[in-house]
Amino acid sequence: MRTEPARSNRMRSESGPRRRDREATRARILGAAVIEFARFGLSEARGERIARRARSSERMLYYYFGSKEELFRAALESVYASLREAERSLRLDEEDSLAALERFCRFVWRYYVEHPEFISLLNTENLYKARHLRRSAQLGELVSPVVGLLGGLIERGAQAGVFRPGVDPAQLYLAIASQGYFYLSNRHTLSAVLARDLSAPESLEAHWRESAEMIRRYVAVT
Amino acid sequence: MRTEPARSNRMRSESGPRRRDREATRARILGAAVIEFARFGLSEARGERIARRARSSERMLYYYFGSKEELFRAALESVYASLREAERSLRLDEEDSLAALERFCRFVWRYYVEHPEFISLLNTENLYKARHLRRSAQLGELVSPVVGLLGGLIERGAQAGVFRPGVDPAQLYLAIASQGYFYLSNRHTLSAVLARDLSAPESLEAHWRESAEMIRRYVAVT
Amino acid sequence: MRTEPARSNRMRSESGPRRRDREATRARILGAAVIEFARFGLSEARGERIARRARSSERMLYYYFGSKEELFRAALESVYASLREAERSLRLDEEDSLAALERFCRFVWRYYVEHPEFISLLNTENLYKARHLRRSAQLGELVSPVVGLLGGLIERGAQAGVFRPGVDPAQLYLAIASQGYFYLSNRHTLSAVLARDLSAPESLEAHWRESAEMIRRYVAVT
Amino acid sequence: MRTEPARSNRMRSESGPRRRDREATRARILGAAVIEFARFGLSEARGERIARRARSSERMLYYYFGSKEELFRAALESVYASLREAERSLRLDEEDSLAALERFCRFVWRYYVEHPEFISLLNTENLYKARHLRRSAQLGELVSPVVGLLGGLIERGAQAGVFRPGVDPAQLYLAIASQGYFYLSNRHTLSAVLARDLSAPESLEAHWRESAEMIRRYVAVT
DNA sequence: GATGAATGAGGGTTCATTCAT
DNA sequence: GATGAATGAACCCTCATTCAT
Repeated sequence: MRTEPARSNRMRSESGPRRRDREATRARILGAAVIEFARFGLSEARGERIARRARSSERMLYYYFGSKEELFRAALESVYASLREAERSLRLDEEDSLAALERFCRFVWRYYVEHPEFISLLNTENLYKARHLRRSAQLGELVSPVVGLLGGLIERGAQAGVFRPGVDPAQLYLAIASQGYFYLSNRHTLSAVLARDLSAPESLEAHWRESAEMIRRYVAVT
Repeated sequence: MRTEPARSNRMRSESGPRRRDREATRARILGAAVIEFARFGLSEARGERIARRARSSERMLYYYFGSKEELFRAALESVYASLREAERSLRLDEEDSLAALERFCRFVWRYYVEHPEFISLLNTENLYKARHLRRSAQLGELVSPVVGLLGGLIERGAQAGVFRPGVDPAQLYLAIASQGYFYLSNRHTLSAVLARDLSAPESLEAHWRESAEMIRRYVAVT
Repeated sequence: MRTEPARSNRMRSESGPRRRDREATRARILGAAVIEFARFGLSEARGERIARRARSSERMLYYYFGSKEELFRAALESVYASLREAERSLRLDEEDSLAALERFCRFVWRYYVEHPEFISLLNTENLYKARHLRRSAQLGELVSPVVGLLGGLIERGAQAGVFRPGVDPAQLYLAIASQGYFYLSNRHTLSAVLARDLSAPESLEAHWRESAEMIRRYVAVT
Repeated sequence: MRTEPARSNRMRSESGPRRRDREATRARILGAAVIEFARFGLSEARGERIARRARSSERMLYYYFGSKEELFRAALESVYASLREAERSLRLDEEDSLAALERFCRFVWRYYVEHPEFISLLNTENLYKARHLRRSAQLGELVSPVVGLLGGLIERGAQAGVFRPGVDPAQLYLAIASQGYFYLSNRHTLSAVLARDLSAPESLEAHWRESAEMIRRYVAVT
């Protein structure tokens, strides 16, 4: 086991948020921006609230990000990066392809449940027809690698005779994402219209079960 | 019982056209509001643009609707009402249940395609956690009757031995809606991230085909 | 002699600045803007000070003029219009051409003395290379009619044998304007550099006398 | 006589280049400031642009000059110093006094043409009623020596019988400066209002010719 | 019933300037 | 001596909304 080289105090003192620490300040602002934009959308988000939550000043938002829209873009990139980070730990190479597929679904849906800010930011960005995303320099790094992962799984499942051949991994991914995203994103209006609380754990679990079943039937043989 | 005071001829003869003018102005404002809110969301929508598009004045917005939020609520109710109106013409009583199911899917999806304002307004309202919808007096009238329609279809299909038993119509409805709504609502970010144009007709048609197939497999026997 | 038709009280009550009086409010703002821009230039002028001086609100500046630059343009047009208004009363048709010429000089110079805001606004506008003036819709109406007046005078003087022939009225006008404008516009730095107070009445009068003499010699025969 | 304390070799060898670097940086900043203030006036001038043009940092502006206003004062002193420097090479001791006078005019006017920053900075300073100039420690050194030069010329010309007696050199200087300064400073508004381009070379030359003629007639006998 | 004038509040942004290293 | 991070104070402008006629 490797011993970590002792870091200098200067770089990593745990004495709370230091002044004059570029990266730390920037990160606090970005984190606060994600929360604010997720809660209020782009135009109703308030610079002052972001600054306060970041224990910084409104002036600093502009110092680090230049404008509200640029900050929004950074927040958007940040939630995509977090998703990619989470996806990196995902492995689908177990024997049982059907089990692996369900695990994949659950992974995606759990991520959505645990990261409502992801859904909210994406909805906001879609209202703007992805204007900010298209300006992003990191666009290339945003492409999901899990579609490839899913492709491998489909192939293995097909060879094992558990999955039918010819399933498009991108389509499958969209189907899985749809089932999680739509439900969570629209549960407020749906709850009002259907007159039942879609946020209740039992409603959620029922939805995941049925969704998993649908996905299974979509790829399983016969 | 109160007797209505007799109206003078003068008033009576004028009330018709006047009322019609009133209603026409109100309707123009409402239509303009739907477009504006769909395009820009609630807080970025501009009263001035709504007034101009409605060939009316900003003052009239307040005259007829009281406030911006009330106008938004009216717009929201209006798009729900339009959906209900469209659904009213839907019949699923043909012999072939599988064909009827696909027709239903296509109906829902086509409606989404042809009414992007519906999706946009719902997204906006979900950002506000359905705050305006919950305040709506018409909530009851908003509940979709098509879930019932779908229930009937499922039953008939099950009796005919084409559908498996135990399918929940609400779940099925959600699944169908998901497949249409998510794709259309998120196509801008998805197009950017997947680096391909999801708005292209061939992409759309492929998506509808696969979605219909998935829905079919979800309910069909074995 | 014509009797003025009695104006309705409504149009011309002398009861101080009325509320809801479009033209009056607009005029007060414009007047305040002229003063402020003359004192501080464009960018150092403060909307709040203009509003206060106009006994109105900052909001109204934008209601009537749209932006600070537009307000500046209006102020600029206004000082030009005032000059033209003053020039309208000018007559140069007396017998003695030399006396008429001197009267003309004195008129121009007195106007500059009595309207420092004219000089200041023009200096500011020249800093911006006449950007606002070129955008003015009234540019045509701004052309000075006095050059024509001066042309007539020169011709009459030449025919009377008092003026030499071939004097260009535009050049003459520039020369006269220069002698007044430069002295007044630059008296602050000149006073500091020459270590004497050019604003003192005797300095001024000496300057006007010498300037008039120079202009006279410029056009007089031999 | 005081003996200089012997400097250590180390200090002596470094102080030269160092001091030169210091002076060079200071000079670059000052030069950049002159350009910026001339272009934009005092309040619209941007520290960041000055720093960039000087290939230095905004921080250094404050390091060397203390504040924006101090920097402006330094810039002002600098343009005056440049004028004095140019004037130092001027000689008016030729035989022909009329020719010398015209040469003087041309010198002044050429200087204005070639140094628009001089005119612009002076206009700006006059907007502030010479506030910065009055605070200048170098005020004494700013007084133009050319008025004296002109005085000598007038005297010689008068003795030679070419100039009339009693011409005040300061008045003459003002007249000459006026004719150059006003035209150049106000050519933008004048061009707009007169609808002809006063910056065109032929317009300029015509103006110089007539101005020289006017000055000549002002001092020449009969 | 309809209109134009008026308004208070606050939002994003920028600027000159100063810590802290 | 020089640098990058930080800051407080405003400034222009806009928005939803309400008087007053």
